[in-house]
Amino acid sequence: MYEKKIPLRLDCGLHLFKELLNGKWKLMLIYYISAGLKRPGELQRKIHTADRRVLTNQLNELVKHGFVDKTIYDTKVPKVEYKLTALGQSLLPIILTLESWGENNRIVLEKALEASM
Amino acid sequence: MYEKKIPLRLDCGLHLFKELLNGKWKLMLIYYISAGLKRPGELQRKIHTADRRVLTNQLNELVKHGFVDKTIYDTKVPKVEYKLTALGQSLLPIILTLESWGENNRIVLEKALEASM
DNA sequence: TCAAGTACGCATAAATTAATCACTATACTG
DNA sequence: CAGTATAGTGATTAATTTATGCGTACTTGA
Repeated sequence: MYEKKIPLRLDCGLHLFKELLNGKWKLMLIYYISAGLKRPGELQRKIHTADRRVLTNQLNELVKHGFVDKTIYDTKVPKVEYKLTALGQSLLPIILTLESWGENNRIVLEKALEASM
Repeated sequence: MYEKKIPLRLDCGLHLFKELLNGKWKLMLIYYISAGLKRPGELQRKIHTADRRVLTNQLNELVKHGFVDKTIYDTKVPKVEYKLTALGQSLLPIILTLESWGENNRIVLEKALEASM
């Protein structure tokens, strides 16, 4: 990974969340894993706009940080499965809240984004 | 601002949220404005670890995107006040949820961050 | 009149995150 | 045996975000 040069701010919950879950696909990955997509290939096909390596990185970080468990099966054809830890599951209500906030305000939010370009 | 080269993903609420509110201080600014800190100087003194120009930028974006209203008073000594729009207020429950998630899991989250360095 | 306070902003550098290039390795399927 | 699928990695570049250098302009108070 990259070694941080600016000291982290850990003094408030908002920054803890941001520091750990800011990755472009992390929350989406957690959501899809909770929805039953366990294997890297499934997740990559689901999120096909993201490059495979990017997803791999994000998944690795989620594992490293304890949101997701990774099981590597020792089969002839490689097989890997992800599942959420308790910590990962604790994010589900947040994910649903953020998602529905975005959808409920989609029209005005899209307008805001347009305006800023 | 900076002109984006990679097309935005607007297809899910999570990305709408992220695209608009990912700034390092945005949620914190919204929170403090809701708590009664209206003026730039007050906010800057509260968040003294962030540079003035950075906060100004984040505030400008919050205004541009419709989360915050900015009133410029035409007094001899410059005076500016911010307040939340309805859209900005709709974020308060989310902010409180994120903050308390972070605080409730602080111990394990800090351990996760340590482990990753 | 000088210091300190109000507020803002462009241009650039630095830091961080995301995307891509170029690969390895094994095993089915037809 | 060629094609496709499984899963992955190290190195590099590009994109984006955050921080900083250097200014402006006005006012109040000592």
